[in-house]
Amino acid sequence: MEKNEAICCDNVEVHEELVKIVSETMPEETELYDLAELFKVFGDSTRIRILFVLFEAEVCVCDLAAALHMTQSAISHQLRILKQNKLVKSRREGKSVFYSLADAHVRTIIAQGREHIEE
Amino acid sequence: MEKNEAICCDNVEVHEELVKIVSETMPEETELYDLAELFKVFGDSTRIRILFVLFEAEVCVCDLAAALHMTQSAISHQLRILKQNKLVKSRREGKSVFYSLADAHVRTIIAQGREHIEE
DNA sequence: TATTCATATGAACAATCATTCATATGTTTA
DNA sequence: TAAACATATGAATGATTGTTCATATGAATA
Repeated sequence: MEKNEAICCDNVEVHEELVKIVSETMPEETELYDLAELFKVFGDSTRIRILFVLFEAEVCVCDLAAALHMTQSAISHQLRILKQNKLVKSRREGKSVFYSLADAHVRTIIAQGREHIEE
Repeated sequence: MEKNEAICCDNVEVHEELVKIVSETMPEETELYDLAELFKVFGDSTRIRILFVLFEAEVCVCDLAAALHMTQSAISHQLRILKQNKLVKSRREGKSVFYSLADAHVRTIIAQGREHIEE
């Protein structure tokens, strides 16, 4: 064993207590990963703007693109990510595809985020 | 004007209605950016794990590193990001620096996220 | 005051990601 | 069925980001 092997913070007692608590309360690795994935989806202003539009109405792709002044392709790529993560759902009507919010948690999460940044 | 200039979705009436609603309800550009920035912070499993530890106790950097099996440097970099975004606060005690949650919204946001991924 | 411990930080690198461009798929209509 | 429209998607690219490594700062102690 090396001389400088980590003992870290000296207080072995507190340390082991902590490790025990953490191992008991920390969610599974896959849940942590899924959680981070979910918040990553909220972590882009284009997707946030799409969600704000969908707070107001069910909207087709090209109207989303027009309302946000972005290309159809860019919007479509982001809608795919939102849908994969079950934040929005879609419905085809003729040539158009209409998107809407899939989940009430979306509003809550964004509302809490807004509260936070307003201190 | 080009032949194929976008009229998009044909229904000019609905389109203008939408643009009006969006311009009225969409937050400022800077708020959208700040919101995305905030959620970006939650969008990394290392930072999520740090927050879960801090749900249980006030912890110094090296115990965090030990509990999460990561280097002190990696943890310290992530703590800086968490602190910049006011999700954690810190307190120096001798050589150690103790971190704790800064804000009640953190728990709410993560709780909502967990509810969402559990469908 | 020199050493040791705890933490912070800059640079570098690999990985991830949002947008663009070109094109494909699916639907309606002439 | 051919053309036009709405949407989806693969590849490429520039930008962002998490970790590592080396080192700096700050505090206690011998």
